[in-house]
Amino acid sequence: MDAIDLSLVELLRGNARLSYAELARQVGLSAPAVHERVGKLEAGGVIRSYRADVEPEAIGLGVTALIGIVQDSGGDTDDVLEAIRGMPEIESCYFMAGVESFLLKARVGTIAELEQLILRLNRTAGVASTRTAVALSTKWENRPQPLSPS
Amino acid sequence: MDAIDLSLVELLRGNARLSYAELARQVGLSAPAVHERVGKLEAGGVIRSYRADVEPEAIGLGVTALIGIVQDSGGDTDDVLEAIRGMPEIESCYFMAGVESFLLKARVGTIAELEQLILRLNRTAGVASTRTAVALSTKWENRPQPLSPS
DNA sequence: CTCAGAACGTGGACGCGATCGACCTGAGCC
DNA sequence: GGCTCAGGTCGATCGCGTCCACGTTCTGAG
Repeated sequence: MDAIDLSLVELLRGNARLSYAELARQVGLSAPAVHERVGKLEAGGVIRSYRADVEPEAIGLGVTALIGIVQDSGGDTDDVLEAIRGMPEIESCYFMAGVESFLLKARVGTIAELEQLILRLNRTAGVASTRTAVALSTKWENRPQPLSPS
Repeated sequence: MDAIDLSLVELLRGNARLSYAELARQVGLSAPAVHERVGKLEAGGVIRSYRADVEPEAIGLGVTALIGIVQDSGGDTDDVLEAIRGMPEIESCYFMAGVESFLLKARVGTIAELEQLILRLNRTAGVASTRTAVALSTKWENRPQPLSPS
């Protein structure tokens, strides 16, 4: 993980569809060399995937909510986690310090669907309570920050 | 926005580096037709960008925190927003219903940097108070959910 | 009904990019 | 020195991206 790898990661965080030839020009190596480096970054787990960032409203996911989960005192964390994992509406899941064990980001089409999701969460074994906050608007999301060498 | 556009969006959400030729095979059109459709999806704002999803620890961003912002009663929301926008550590920003006007997702390298960030936020004009919760681990993030036609 | 035009597709052509193999170079080590 | 290995360049080949000319379908006007 040298400075060139870091540049490649930064370039691909900004635009995942850059060609190897273009990456090569940017970092001053040949295309095969870049191909090899990017392959190693993928194999080593540094680059996990390439995603198109899509306007959620355009695909019928206009409602964003953040949901905190308080666990039952006796509940098993892994069971709760697996139950949550099975709900496709939950786009992100963080395990937190604090009273709320998990913080979830969910996206659904309508408030009615959000209601159903919350009911399902409250019915889940190991979940003592939930706290939901609805996002009125998403100002930005997953903005890549400039990297400092490590 | 027909069923084919939806398939293209779904394919690119799963893997943003698919070639037009491959997309064409998947949806049963020719490569130029796919090229044209994807271009329109980009121009129309449905596809906003293509991003490499990178393991944060690998690039020195091992600390994730979620921060709620309570606004001053007299403060201007836009000013606060612009101040937040200027902080690169804030990867996501949601405008919320509830006491806390904003919910931020921040990533930094160390707890010390998080401390500095929180101090800077509290010092920001228009910010009455902040509430920070540190994520112990990220179970998953930005998982694309299967699309239903709209 | 017929016609014009728009929207959207296909197929061909051509240049560039992806990718493979052969070879080069410098560092580390006996 | 000479071996080995990591990591690069170069050159060749093949497939992809992209432009363009043309065909088809649909729609609305006369």
